[in-house]
Amino acid sequence: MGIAERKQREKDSRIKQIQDIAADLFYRKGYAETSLDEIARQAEISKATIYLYFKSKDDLYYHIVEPALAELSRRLIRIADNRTEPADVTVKKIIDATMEVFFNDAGAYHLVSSYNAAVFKRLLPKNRLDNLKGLMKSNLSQMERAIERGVEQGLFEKVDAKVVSIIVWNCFMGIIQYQENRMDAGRTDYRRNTIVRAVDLFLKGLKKE
Amino acid sequence: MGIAERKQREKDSRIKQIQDIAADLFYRKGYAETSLDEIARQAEISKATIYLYFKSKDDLYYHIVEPALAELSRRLIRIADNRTEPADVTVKKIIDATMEVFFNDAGAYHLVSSYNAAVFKRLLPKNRLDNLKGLMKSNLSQMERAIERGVEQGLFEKVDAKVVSIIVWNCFMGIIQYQENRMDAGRTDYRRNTIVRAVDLFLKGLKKE
Amino acid sequence: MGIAERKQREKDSRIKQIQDIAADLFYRKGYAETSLDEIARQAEISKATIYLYFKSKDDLYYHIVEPALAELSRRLIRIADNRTEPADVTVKKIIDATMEVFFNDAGAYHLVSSYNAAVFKRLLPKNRLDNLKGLMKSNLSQMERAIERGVEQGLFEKVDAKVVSIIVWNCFMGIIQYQENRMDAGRTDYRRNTIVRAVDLFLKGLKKE
Amino acid sequence: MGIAERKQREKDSRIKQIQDIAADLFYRKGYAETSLDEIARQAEISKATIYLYFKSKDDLYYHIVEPALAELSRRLIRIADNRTEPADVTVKKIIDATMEVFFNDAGAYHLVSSYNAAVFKRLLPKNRLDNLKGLMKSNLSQMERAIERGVEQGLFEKVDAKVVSIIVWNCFMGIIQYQENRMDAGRTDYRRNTIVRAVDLFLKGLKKE
DNA sequence: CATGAATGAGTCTTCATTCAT
DNA sequence: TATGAATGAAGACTCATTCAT
Repeated sequence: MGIAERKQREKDSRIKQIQDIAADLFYRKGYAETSLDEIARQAEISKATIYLYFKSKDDLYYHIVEPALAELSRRLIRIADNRTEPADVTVKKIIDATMEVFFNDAGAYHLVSSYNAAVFKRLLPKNRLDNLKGLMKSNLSQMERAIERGVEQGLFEKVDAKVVSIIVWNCFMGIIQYQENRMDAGRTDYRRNTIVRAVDLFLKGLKKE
Repeated sequence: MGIAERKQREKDSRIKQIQDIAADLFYRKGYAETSLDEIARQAEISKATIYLYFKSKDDLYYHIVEPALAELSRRLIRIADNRTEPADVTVKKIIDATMEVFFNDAGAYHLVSSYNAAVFKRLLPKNRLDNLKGLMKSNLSQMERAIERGVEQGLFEKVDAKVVSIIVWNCFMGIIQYQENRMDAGRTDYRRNTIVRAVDLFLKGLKKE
Repeated sequence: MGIAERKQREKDSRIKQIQDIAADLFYRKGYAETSLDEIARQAEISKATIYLYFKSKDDLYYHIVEPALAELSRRLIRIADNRTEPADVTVKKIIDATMEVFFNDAGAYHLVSSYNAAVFKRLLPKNRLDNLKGLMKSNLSQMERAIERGVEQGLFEKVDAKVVSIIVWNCFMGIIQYQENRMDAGRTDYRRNTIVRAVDLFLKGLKKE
Repeated sequence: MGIAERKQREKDSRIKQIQDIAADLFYRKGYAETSLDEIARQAEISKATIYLYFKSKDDLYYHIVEPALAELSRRLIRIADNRTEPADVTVKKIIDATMEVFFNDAGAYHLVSSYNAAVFKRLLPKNRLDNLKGLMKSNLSQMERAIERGVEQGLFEKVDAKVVSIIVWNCFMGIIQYQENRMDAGRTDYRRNTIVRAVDLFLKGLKKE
């Protein structure tokens, strides 16, 4: 038992290690410009070893993106399910949870923000694509639900919850991207503060006087 | 002379045509996944012909991104230079001008939004990279100046103009990206309306009561 | 005109050269064990050059097998169409024509004899496979027609023309194979004589007393 | 002792099982296109286990081909050794015995018919190659001896026994191949009848009037 | 100017083989 | 004895780039 378990743990961590390195490279250089050679070199394994764990380059890619997105999706649903909380608190919680995922599982999750649909479409089979689509849609929906509730609660002005949720969500994404895309590496990381400030501005704009 | 002129005009339009097609492909498929073969095929010229006008693939790339960014930069400077106008009007004008460039020179300009710094860094020599960096910074600065003026004019609350300009600018970018990255092609284009709505929200949040 | 023509001729001969070398290797080593590297090396061109003329390894393969088989098919039909000639003469002519194709376009045609259907099936798309099937069937049919005629003419005993044509045709194939598969290279080539002798034996066996 | 024996028997059957599966695959897909992975998967053992019993892929291959060929060789010698029997009966017996091996040990024996010398040469070391060569030669020789005897017995016309034995033997092989290579799977198996019919034709052609 | 042809370098992927357990 | 894991070597295929015409 003990041995089998240890083996399994070693195998898992090996997989995790490959995924982490790959996630980082995919994120920094893009899918096409990341070669399995480089992933293998950084992981100090042979290229063939990657194929022990993943059927292909895009299989590897999918198994990086999907779990991160799924985890976030679960969290946001749980947060938005609380229907008694004031909506502005819920909005903040959604943003906080998303930030946490971003900042902890950076390599993995950033893919979600930096990858564009056309790439996914060429890469993934329909069922996998549909799965990702569903997860992304779900995340946005939780924000929408929170804003709708704010309107119902009389906290927010009468706004189109769908449009506003797109705005808030993508403002968040835009700021993340901005920091990532700064040409000067090593600069201070403004993300957290900037995002918090952005949410405050938004909520102020949304609130009824 | 007349002949030389015509030739020059033909040459210019040939170059423009290559750039337009390339811009569109780079934008839709990404730099690495766009081949010169495909550009040549769509432009109905031979691949070698591209090399008559551009030294390399990334030279072509640069000559698509740079002019678009430079043009935008010039416009925004002109807009922000008007120091008497109410700041909220200026902010709107900046956003409008940027939208206009986006929506007219889509292929070209979207590169700016969809490309990440690491890619640029690998692709471009230092001087070109610095040039792009400067242009991007300049664009953000015009927003910053407008917001600063709003504070000075007593229109806006006392805010960190730098942070707020990052927020506004990237909210804009985020929404553009979102529309581009939607997995379901052929959907309604929410961009313009959503962005206008976002700016209103922001300005409402910024304004002194 | 002259230049274009010369170019075309050069191109054709380049293609022919690649096909000849490939045919020889495919034949001697088998499809899977022949690498494009080796073909390129022997043709003194780069591997990529092969892809200028053929879409893939199996496209190259098909364009070697198909024309040889098609040419033979045309010839045999012409021979078997002569309905007045004594059948034994026609049978001999069919064998002679087939030998001629074998011995002149050895590399190419032997593929037909040495390749087994399972390989073709994995390699070729349905329409190409069907085309080859049709050609092979046609060749056998011409032999069948000749033997049927022999029976009608009262030259041959009453035999099942289908079975006998399979016998004659494959006896021929078997002898070709035998010579090719001899383990000791450089031996005398018995093929032609042996085949002629075989046909005589057969016809003697077939003839009415 | 009992245990050791059982172990030995288990080992033998394990080996036999690997060989049977491998023989089938080699035969159906060709040597190069059959992977040890697939053999292992079908045998429900690990790939490494194959290496416990066989030094390499071609060692496995050899140990499939050689025993089948050796067994056939022994049988044919025994048949041809009967010097009193009418030669036409002996020829039929040789063909019958060969058919029996083919149809019972199909996977294994077909290799002999479907594999070409060049492949063997690349695969096998000289001594093994020589062994196979010897066995094949021996098989052909038995046919030759039978035909010689037929001439001596005054049963057959004066023919070159060597040439005629090549003809008969390869007619047989050709018919086997033909059936195997038929592009339309699932068709009726004509082999046995066709071969019997072929031998009759031959013998009729050979016999003195 | 324009291009068809050629290619070197690189990419993903497969597979026979080895080895520690 | 049996195997899961690892890998070096090789193979098909692509593509930016060069060059003779």
